Amino acid sequence: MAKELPTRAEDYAQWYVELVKKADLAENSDVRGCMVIKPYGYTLWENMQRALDKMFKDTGHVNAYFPLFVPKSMFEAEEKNAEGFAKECAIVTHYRLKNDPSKPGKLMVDPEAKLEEELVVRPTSEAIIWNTYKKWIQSYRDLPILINQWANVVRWEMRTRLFLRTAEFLWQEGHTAHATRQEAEQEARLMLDVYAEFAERFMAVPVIKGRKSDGERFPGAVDTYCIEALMQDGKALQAGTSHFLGQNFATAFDVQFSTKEGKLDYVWGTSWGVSTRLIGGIIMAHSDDDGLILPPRLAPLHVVIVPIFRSEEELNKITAAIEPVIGDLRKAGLSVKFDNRDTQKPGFKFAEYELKGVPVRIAVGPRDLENGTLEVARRDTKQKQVLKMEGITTAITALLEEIQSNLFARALKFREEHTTRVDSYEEFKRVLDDKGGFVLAHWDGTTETEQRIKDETKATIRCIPLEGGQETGACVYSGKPSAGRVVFARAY
RNA sequence: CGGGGUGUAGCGUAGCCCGGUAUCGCGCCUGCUUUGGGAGCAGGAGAUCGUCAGUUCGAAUCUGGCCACCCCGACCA
Repeated sequence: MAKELPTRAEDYAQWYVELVKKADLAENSDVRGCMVIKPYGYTLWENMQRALDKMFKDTGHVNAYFPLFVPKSMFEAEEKNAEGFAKECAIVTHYRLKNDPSKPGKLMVDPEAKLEEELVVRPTSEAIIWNTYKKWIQSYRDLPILINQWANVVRWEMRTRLFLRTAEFLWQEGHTAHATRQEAEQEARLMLDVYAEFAERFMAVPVIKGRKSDGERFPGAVDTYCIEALMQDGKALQAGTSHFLGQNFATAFDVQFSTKEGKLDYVWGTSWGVSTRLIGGIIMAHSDDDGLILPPRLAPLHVVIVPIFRSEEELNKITAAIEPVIGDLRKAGLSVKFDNRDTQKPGFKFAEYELKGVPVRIAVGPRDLENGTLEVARRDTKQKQVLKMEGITTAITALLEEIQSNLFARALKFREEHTTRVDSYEEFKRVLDDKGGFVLAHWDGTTETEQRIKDETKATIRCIPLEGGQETGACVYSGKPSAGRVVFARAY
């Protein structure tokens, strides 16, 4: 076990928060509910951004940027959406400070600088974007609009946790406008597929694709799709959402266009997003009691090289021998660090990089120089092997791929072992308490039943799965007919 | 926003009940010995005890106000 890191079994929540801090990903700032994302954590986010951004571009989207502030009247135009977010909005009411006459050296809000109309700090950007699209769209020839933005948003949360829920967070939000219902629905589903692919191929986290129940749907959407991931403590994490907005925002913002047939119609919309929350998901899906385990395809650092030396002379010899190796690894596109500090001992460094989840560690000492070998350790299984220095780049590249697929396989196995079909309410409650994870159960489709189950068990319907849910049965709670099993879980 | 708790060195803490300027560990600095799994020894620096006021010869300690943060609940990606 890592020094001063609680084990997952002892206290999962504490383990998580300590790990985030000790692995240098992020820390709490002095601003309540807000975090500082440190360079190591931010590099991870940048890697995620890069992969996602490419996937967005490959599916025809372009990036743009819309303002942080949304005038209140604009914000409230789509009522359901505004209502849904009202309780967690930060508002700008003034635009100037002045010296406080009663407290020298202190500032106060200048009461004379009150804004005529308050500005809402965006909790999401549908309002400002649809208000803008109105100006851009007249004809079917202007459609579709396929825009994404990378931005920060603010949701004034009561309780926050690093990455998982913070008052300000970073995300991307796609906002598209289409001429037909079918095209918009396809877009929402396409982006859900993109998210699922990203989660599985890059994060190495298996996800269930599904639709949200009425109770869990995004306010203002006709349909909300999501990907749900399972964490090691048996709780679910919503890892991405994609909304089919119907014509709700077009109606609210009066965005009409002339069809080919010369008629006027409202535009069909979608929006979709993933946030820095995914970092929390990566941590909780893979890491162990020794620290982070990061998937190679997103890790800020792929390989760390630790020299074992007694003297400066010895270090010089090692450096000379290892430099070509570093060059080759970098040429192969890998991020490599040679940790030649003489202020820390090798053992300390080993522990440190395990804590930080670097996928592959190479140790090289005098013994290796004699034999032309390197000691290669993989973080996911902690196995060590001695390899020939020659051809090491090929071996490392293959090893990284193997770690990537092993992480996914491991997480998938965990999910399968923690997905349980239940047919009675007693069993439902017992599985939730004893085992956790996803519970597949029949549900009568009503919000009342969903709410009662939530009140009694704290479990919510994570999604109505898109695949493999067709099977008639009786609702575990009410006994009424059900068209298919849905996914229940306690969730973050 | 309800209920509970805590503020003492960069971090974690002792001292508070019973007033006399502060304990220990980690980290940091210097030196020597060490280095294939979190080194050892010796020396050293670092705190107006959250904040404002009150009581007192004297306040980390007692009293009151304020501020901040944490935990539990309701709300949430």
